[in-house]
Amino acid sequence: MVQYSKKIQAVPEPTIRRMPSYLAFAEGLLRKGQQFVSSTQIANYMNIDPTQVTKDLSYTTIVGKTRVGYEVKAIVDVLSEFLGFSVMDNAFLVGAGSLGSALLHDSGLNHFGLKIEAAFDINPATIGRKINDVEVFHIDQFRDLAQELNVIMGIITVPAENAQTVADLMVAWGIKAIWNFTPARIKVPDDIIVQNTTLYSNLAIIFNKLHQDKREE
Amino acid sequence: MVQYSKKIQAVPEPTIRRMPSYLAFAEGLLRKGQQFVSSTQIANYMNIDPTQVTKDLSYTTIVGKTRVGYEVKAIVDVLSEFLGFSVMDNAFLVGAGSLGSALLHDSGLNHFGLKIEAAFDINPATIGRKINDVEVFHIDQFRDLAQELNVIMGIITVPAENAQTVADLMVAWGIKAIWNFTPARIKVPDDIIVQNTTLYSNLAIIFNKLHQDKREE
DNA sequence: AATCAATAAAGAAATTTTTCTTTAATAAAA
DNA sequence: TTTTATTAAAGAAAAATTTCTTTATTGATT
Repeated sequence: MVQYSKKIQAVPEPTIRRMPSYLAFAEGLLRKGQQFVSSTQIANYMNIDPTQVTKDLSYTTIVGKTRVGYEVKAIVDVLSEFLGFSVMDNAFLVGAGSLGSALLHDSGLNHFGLKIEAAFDINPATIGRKINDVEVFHIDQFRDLAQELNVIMGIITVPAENAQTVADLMVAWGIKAIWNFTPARIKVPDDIIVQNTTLYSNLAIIFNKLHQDKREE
Repeated sequence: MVQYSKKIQAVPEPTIRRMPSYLAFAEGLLRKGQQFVSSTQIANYMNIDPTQVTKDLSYTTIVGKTRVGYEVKAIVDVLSEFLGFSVMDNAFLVGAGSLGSALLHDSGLNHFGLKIEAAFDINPATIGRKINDVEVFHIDQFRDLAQELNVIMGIITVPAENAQTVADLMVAWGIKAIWNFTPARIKVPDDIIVQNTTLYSNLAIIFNKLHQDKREE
């Protein structure tokens, strides 16, 4: 009886995935000056069941008022705090190729609590360059800089076949969480947090639905 | 009794999400010259249950051989076909800001069957520029170019508050699928395929686990 | 003041997804 | 040739997630 992933997770992952959208919606309402919002309104916006919304929000300290709804400002404040968007964490990115430099260009990460302090690569052509104000170093310098800059997250954007090597180095360097953008799955000690994000999975889902439509025609 | 999403979907979405990783693993084995691979090996690589792998692969035409496993080449061929990675589809991207230009820089999309033919924006500073060989046009030119270039997918990378407007325009232009990178949820007719991809949701999941660790300490 | 309608919240049921169990096949070993 | 061990596959059970139902609250309406 092997346990493949020890989920001692209070908040379901689908819930956390929906929360940033609740937040975005509430921020919009706040800008428009709306003070309260009901689960029905949020659900209508999200195309989901209203009880799903109340269940999701019940994981936070937000409480609604009968016949009134939730306070918009409370949703904004509590959710950004809850999702960790209001505290800035430092990260290093390894692999300043196409996807890596893509992420470096996205200043949205900054707004959501992630600061990429430096990037690393082995390609002499990119080392020394600055991408969107983030300097690219040789990967050998990771250790020293990680200690210096209090970095807790490593972002992997190298080719899939090198993902494990980079992960091993990150673990050795004392990183706490790894955001893995390659389709490769990495092996790390139990206390290291790994989040796999494969953009191309989303593409696969779209293609699958497109093909399904063709089948139904 | 309202139906919030008509899932007449044969293949479960979690299955499709795992498949690109199976593919990446199989491609690696193929390069190393390995001819067969067992569900146990794949499962070990993925950190999941072996029966999950067999179930997932059973949705395709791939069949395994008892005591031998699956043919690596079959996995590569069938999965890339199944996931739609072997046929090229054309897309337009609207919003050539940080995330948008980030995606334009990622040539990985090309390898997975998506060709971004053109980008659109309303910012005069970016219109006329080329990002990674993709030209940025004024959004008013979308309709003509979409017809001309046989584009079936629209990628939304504008600020969240403009997502619905862009979606409406895309639908009016006859797009079949929308890849929405904003946390905003968009409303479109039932026959339009929408895939929401919020990078920051993944960030939220990592932060949640990091904070959970703190709670347990 | 009484009634009505909209809502949050809690719990139950249904659905979906994952994990476990059993069976049958077959390559390798004895 | 027989036995053993490994594996895919199918089905059952368990777990997780979503949807439905009920209850209680309360602002709005009559």
